[in-house]
Amino acid sequence: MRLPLKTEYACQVLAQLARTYAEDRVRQVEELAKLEELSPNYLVQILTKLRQAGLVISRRGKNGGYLLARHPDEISLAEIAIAMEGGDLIEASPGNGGASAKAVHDAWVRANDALHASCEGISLSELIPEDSDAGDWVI
Amino acid sequence: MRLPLKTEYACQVLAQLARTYAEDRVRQVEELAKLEELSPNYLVQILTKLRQAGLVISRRGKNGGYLLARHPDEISLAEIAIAMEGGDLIEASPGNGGASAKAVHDAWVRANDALHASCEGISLSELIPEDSDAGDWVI
DNA sequence: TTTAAAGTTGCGTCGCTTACTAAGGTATTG
DNA sequence: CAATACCTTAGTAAGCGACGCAACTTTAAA
Repeated sequence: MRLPLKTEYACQVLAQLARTYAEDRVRQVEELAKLEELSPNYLVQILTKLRQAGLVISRRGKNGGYLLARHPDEISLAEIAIAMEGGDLIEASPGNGGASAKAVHDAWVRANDALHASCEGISLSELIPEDSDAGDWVI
Repeated sequence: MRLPLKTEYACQVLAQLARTYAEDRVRQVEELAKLEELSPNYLVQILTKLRQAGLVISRRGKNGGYLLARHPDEISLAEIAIAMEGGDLIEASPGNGGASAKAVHDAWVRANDALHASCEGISLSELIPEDSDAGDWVI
């Protein structure tokens, strides 16, 4: 199964916002789109969903923009994916009435639960690069 | 993300074959399709993939049909899904070149690995109902 | 108070994938 | 050789994903 691009994009833009979480300033769509190489028009729709889910805060009007709603440690991959896609991480069909349909569905629900637990353990702060001053250099 | 129907169907038909694994007989597409309420023509394509992946064995010609290639304990959800979809369970895009693209990709690869481990722990034998003689009945 | 910068919303749409149908080919058995 | 059942491939209709666009609203600054 393929991970939707919009979910990946959401992770990218949130990771970008996480980089400046310490400084308390808003970032504009144009800047975010350029840094993450995304279409600004599409990014707007993604940010809207993230706002509705309470993951980012927006300020309108001149000098407006977006900022993270919580500390990056408190935002997980699971939460991001569910914010973008709704429902479950792995969405299996209700079942078609076949003899083994229910058992199969139950099995995938278990798989979903396991994935959910794992994704709750991966936070946004793991997606931001090391402090750039401590960059890698060899003598 | 949605689990493809063909993967669910594959699980169903394999579960059906698992029920008669002890007896050493082939099952025909028509019968399997009826029991699992699937389109016979579509089921054929699914069974072909499962055969190419080495999960089932087919016998052609008159009195032909399908049977499981291995013991149900030895076939996992992970193997089934990969047989049907190829590659990984969670397929994330290579990355678009954005500043956080690589970090995001790596995170989802970790999620995929975790899911893979979980799905290897769910075997076909867990999808077949209890022996029908020991059915649930109350006095 | 005016103006322009920025987010908000909804519609449109192009292209690809999925789920499925159909038809002709091939192997096996009696 | 004829009947049966699997094998293969081509085709298709509907749905969805990934955008683009345009009109509207809000707000800071001049």
